[in-house]
Amino acid sequence: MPKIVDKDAMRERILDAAENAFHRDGITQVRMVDIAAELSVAKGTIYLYFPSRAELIAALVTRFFKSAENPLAAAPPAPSLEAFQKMILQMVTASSPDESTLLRFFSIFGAELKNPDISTPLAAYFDMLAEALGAELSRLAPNMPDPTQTARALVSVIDGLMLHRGLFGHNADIDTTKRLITAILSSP
Amino acid sequence: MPKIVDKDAMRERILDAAENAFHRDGITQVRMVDIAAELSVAKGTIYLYFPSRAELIAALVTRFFKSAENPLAAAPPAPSLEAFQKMILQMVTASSPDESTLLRFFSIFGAELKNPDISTPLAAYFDMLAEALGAELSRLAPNMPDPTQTARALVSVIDGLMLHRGLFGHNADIDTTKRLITAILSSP
DNA sequence: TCTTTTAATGACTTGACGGTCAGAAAAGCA
DNA sequence: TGCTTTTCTGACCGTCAAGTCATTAAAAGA
Repeated sequence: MPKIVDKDAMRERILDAAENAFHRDGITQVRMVDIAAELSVAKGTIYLYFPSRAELIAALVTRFFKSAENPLAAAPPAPSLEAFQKMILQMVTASSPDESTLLRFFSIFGAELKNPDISTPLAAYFDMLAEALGAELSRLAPNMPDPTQTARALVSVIDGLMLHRGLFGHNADIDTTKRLITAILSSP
Repeated sequence: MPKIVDKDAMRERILDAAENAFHRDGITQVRMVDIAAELSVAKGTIYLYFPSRAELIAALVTRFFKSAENPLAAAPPAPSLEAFQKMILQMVTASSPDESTLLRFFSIFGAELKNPDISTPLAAYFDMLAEALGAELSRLAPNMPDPTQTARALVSVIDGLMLHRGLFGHNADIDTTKRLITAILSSP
């Protein structure tokens, strides 16, 4: 007899709305009413699903890193160093800045980077990426001096390229980026 | 006969206090009273020097980029590509994370990256850096395919390395970083 | 259709913070 | 020491957004 809604789905919809609004207008500019409006519901509804703004934001952080699984795992292992280079290049240039999870994350949580709740999972995410890259590197370029270190540095480099691409709309043309990545990934 | 204070010096002291507080506690956490307390003055005093919180922040942004002049201009022009590589390496690894102007900037204004008041001068700063790097590159490595593009990409790369170094205390060891930079800066 | 239970609403409350300003204090000259 | 001008102070005000809750709406079985 009662009205029933899918609570989990509604939570997700609220998180989606919040994420969009934060990304579009900046986390400090977005009020609870704005998130509600984004969903065409009343403010009170938000509070049926999240006890406070802070907890909503915490849930958003959690979700970010749950979804941010290893993008390398999805793709089939690269058959050669050349193919691997190409894949990295894709990673940097393929996604339009607005789709970039990382940029989205920065634009929302940039100011909270000193907050361990934010920086710890972020650091873990980059380490995970580096580990996966390092394993591929060892396999594909056995002569590479220090694959673990190289992979971690490569992650920093990729992040820098993506960030600038996203933030400043700067598109180092594909050729240049390719040349850079090739240079880095070629055994000395 | 009147009490006289150095207005400009006081403005600087207020900006210093604000910058420290923002850096330490996060810009959203810091209230006007907190900035005043940092200086052991009353809140009203701040308003004798800045008409509003927004203008204080704007002044801080301006100051950031006034002080962040071209770090390349300071150093004498590199006599060789090798020397240039060494200088870039210094740039990435020398300053301790906490002294890094750029990291300080990010930790304060990270969330405001979508705000043109913030992103415009930041983009201009990176472009200025890229231009300077590009000029040096053209001079030192005439064979380099597209020095302008390469320089801009190099700036992204350097920023990525510095950011990760600062944010995650990750120190790609000097050798690895050196190898990366050498690889990028060697004509193909 | 009526009834019951859950879900949604939005006017209202509360507290916090930016900004003001009348009065107090400080400085320095006569 | 008094006098004048500048500077500082902090209680107060207004606004605005988070969070509450009495009331209304929606769903669906009897």
